[in-house]
Amino acid sequence: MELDERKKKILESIIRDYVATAEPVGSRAIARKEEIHLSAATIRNEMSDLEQMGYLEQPHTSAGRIPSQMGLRYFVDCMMTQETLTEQEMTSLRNSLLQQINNWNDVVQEVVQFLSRMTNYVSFIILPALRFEQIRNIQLVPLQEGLALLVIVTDMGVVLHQKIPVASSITPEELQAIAQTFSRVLRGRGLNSLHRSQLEILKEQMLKEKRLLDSLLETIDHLMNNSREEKIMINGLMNIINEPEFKNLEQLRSILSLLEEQENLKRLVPDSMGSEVGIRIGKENKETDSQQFSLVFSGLRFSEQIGKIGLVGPIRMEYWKAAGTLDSVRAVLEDILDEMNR
Amino acid sequence: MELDERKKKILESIIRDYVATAEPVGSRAIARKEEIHLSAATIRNEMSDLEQMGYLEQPHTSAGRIPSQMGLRYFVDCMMTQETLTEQEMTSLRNSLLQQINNWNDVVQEVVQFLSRMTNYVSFIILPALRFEQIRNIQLVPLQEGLALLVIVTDMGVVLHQKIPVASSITPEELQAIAQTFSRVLRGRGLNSLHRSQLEILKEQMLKEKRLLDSLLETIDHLMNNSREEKIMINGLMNIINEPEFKNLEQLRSILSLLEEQENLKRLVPDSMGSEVGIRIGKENKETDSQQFSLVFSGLRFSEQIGKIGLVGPIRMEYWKAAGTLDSVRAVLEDILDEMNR
DNA sequence: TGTTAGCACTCAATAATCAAGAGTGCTAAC
DNA sequence: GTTAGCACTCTTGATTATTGAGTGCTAACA
Repeated sequence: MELDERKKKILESIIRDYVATAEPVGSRAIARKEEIHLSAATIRNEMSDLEQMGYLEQPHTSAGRIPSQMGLRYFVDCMMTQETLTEQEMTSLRNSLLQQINNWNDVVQEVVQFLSRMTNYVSFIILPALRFEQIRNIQLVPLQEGLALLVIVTDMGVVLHQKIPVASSITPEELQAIAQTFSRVLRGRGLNSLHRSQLEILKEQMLKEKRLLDSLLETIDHLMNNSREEKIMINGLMNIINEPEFKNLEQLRSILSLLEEQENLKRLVPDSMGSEVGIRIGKENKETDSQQFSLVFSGLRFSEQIGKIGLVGPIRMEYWKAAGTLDSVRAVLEDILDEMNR
Repeated sequence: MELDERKKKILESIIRDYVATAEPVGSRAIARKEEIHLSAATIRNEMSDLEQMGYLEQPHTSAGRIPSQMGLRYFVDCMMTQETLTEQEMTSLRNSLLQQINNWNDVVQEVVQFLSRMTNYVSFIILPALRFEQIRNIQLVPLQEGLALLVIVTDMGVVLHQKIPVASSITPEELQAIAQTFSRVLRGRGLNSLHRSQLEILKEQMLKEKRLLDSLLETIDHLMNNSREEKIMINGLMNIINEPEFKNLEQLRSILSLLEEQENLKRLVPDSMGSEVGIRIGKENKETDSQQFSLVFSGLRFSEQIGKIGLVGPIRMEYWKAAGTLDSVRAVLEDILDEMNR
């Protein structure tokens, strides 16, 4: 269903006005705008048409019109151009991220902060479980009488560690020897591919410390399997308090507790998407709880991994700004993460 | 200023009633209670006295009374007994913490969750920067062409790591040798205590890799100095939405944004306290922003370190429960943390 | 045929008024 | 010292006007 130019212009005006004020917008408000030189009466006719077609709706008879979700969808699909960040803003962000390029956590933290600060919406990022199938190095560092630290470095450069008890009779040199044997046997593979013959080698090396073998194998296995959690960060939750649509405490609580729980967020965002920005407007979200807000999201690809990054805001959202900002930030972040994983 | 038994009883009744309902409580409501067998009129007289003395106040002429902050303070100081957790609850918590004793983060996370779930207030924990003055072991693990991972284990068993670039000509064996030399020279000390003569040893070892020396020293220094951040966790922020005193959006926003910022929290909690639970009621907090709520807190001592743990709630707080629960949880957590740090 | 001014009508939001109810303080009796 | 009784106060909630923004329709105009 195509709209003629004039209707488009009016629809856009209404949307921009409504997004800015959160109030139904009347014909006179539109007539006052410079870019439109029509009388209020004419606009009323057009608005009536647009309502008929489903792009606008009226909260009640004597109020102005607000864009329907279908109207917003039309706008987003057919009329909107994203407002990306300026070159300047992007390099500024990039520089500020480069400052803490050695700390993965800080980079991501800063990105979500940046996103929610720029847009005043709730920002989130979901990073995939880091993949590390293979062991690169194993160390056993004596800490004190009867206690050592097991340190594993994986092929992705991830460091796992855990304290484990050892017999107090064991010497640092023995520990080192054991770790070296483990390293040698396990390098380039995971525990699963450990063969009986290799186990024999380990056993032999550890004649004196039978119990330590079990404990080590168990700990290594545990670390390799349980450390690959997804990482989720949310920022700017408080931003939604300012949105007038959530002045209703009941709603506010429902949405805050929805977003507070990271599991919910994971369910909210569709997966399997490319780098284009996706938009879910209100009812387009699957679960009823999430149908009171909109979601702007994008895939995040870096060194063969896929994460998600996005924004949550009211249905009356500045989609052009949200989508543009998100896309710019995604690009910068992907670069940086690639850089970090070399 | 001592109160006679009857006044105390009435004051307590009013406080408990007010804390439960958030409504001013009238003389008849008190008269109805079983434990008090006095007529409403008598109670009115007593209440009038208590108001005169400053323990109660009246929102307006024909409303009931509410306890003043001075009244709450008196109650907390002179009348209240803490409601600690039951033995059962404590062992249940302890067991659940022991399950994840290998992950420091998870333990703390679970504790704040437990606290806010039990009390319905906002819980927080501030852990001190981990002290690690001394290096115990240094590793250089080759990751790929031109890139290695530097891993440092400190005396507290903390593991620091960072990727660093190396010449692609360098062999794994050389890397290991370099790391061993570093380990040997630096073991048991920090970078600060590195002497010129020791630097010479390192230089010699690294004839082939002059640039690596600088890069390594710099990275080690950086890691040792910048990794000792305080750790703050907050949980149950959403709990305060339910408190009727914060139904006013303006206040809600002010308090949420105060607590959202971890720096603010750090400033809020007084330091240098022992293990007894401290209580700050409303205006007793220093900064005006924080005078609209109460704070229940305690020091957290484990293996020679000092952290803080506490709860934030409305002035109309169940201090007896908050203080008791906090104290029990603190005790359990201290045990566990001691255990973890052996 | 498309545009616009004019006007009656609608309906939410705000203000104003009123009644009900909870609570107090005071007085007089027990 | 305690209590019943009563007049008085003040919030709360409901009800009713009032206001004003906005529409839809009609008729006139270009």
